[in-house]
Amino acid sequence: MAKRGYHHGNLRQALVESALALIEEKGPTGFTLSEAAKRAGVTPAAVYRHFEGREDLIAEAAHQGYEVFADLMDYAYQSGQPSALAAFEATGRAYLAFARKYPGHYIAMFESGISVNRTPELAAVARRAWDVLERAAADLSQHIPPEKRPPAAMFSAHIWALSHGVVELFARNSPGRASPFPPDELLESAIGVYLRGLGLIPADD
Amino acid sequence: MAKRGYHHGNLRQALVESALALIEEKGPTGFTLSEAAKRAGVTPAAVYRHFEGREDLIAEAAHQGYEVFADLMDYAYQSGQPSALAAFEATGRAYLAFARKYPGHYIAMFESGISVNRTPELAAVARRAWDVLERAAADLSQHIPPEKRPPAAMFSAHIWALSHGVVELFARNSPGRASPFPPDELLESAIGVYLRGLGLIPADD
DNA sequence: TGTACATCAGTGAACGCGCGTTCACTGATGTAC
DNA sequence: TGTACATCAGTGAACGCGCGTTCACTGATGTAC
Repeated sequence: MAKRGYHHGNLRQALVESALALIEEKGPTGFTLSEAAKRAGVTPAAVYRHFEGREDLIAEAAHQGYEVFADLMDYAYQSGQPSALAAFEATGRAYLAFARKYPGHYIAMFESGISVNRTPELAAVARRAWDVLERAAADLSQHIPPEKRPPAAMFSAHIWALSHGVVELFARNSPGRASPFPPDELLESAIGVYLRGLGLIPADD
Repeated sequence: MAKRGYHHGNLRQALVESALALIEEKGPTGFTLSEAAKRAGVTPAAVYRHFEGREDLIAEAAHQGYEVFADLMDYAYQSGQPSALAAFEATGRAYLAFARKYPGHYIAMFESGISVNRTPELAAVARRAWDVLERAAADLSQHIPPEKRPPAAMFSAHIWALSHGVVELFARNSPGRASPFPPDELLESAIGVYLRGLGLIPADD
């Protein structure tokens, strides 16, 4: 709340939040700059005081999302220490928790068509989130004999794909695609099977 | 090629194919009815001779996609018989092959916002595709002792989520998200680990 | 075979709409003296 | 404390655009006789 503007107070952030609410409600397609402005109680033209245009506003929403995402993942990772397994499982849960709690951000990040390489800053914060998952995977890999250890990047790519797939198919109120199981349970059980496959948790559990 | 129309020949199908090409090139957002018409060499108004409107055209594209998808999955399943494992692995490969070979269809099916419950016909053909995967999973489940056997619906949901995640994150020329590994290899290795976790393939392979 | 007629796929002009963006402006706020 | 001035966030009107959709039409094709 540091900076207060002349009229609105903090229009920049208000616009980001309007954008996120709209994206959450209507999908990335439904989002329009004009409606985001209206929701913030402001003329469309006012947006251009703070952003270069429509894309730039979405990119800022995605940026803030990656920031929160990376923080949550990192917090989860730390919270599981010193157990590599606990840390890893916590990051998996954090992924799903983020997608559920911040659907607007999630969509802006992964479904809006904004390239992660749009700006170096955006690429960096996305990289930071990804790195947490990869570190968690690498730590856990230490418990696998080297000769049957998959590359950490592959390990974490598997988990990321699984998490993303669960979110997209089952955690969204995807029109008409009813989830056969709660998404948490689905992701947790899948990761359980996967880790057993790597020999990281005992087979008869 | 049974039916030939008066002027164009088979405008209905030509429109579906224009739509698919556009969706593939520009994403579900980039698709417009007017441009699909132009591509088929026809006035926008002509579309209304064959479809109720924009949504209906996308839905038809999705429908045709599910049809091909279900066929491919079923063919893969059959081709692996009588080995439950071979059949299952073939369906996994078929999933990815479909996504790669028919990106327009895939996007229309999973990313266009068209509900699978839009019409009973669409729901039925989507169900058919899903059922193949579930049957393959159920067959394979027979080789797991009943007390540690996950429900077939969960098993197949895991695989579907994994496949979808790999497609969305790594198999698309997703702007700026370079795949660390070829998507085929990623999916195949993930499924390998997963099946090992279920005790369906030997641990030291 | 030839002619008159019926069909209906596709035309072309028009519509209302909301979009993203621009621009000269205004008036509330902050600052200098 | 009071006044004159500078700043600049947000206004309001306007723009050109392409969208999805409608409608009366036209003219190529198929059919009846």
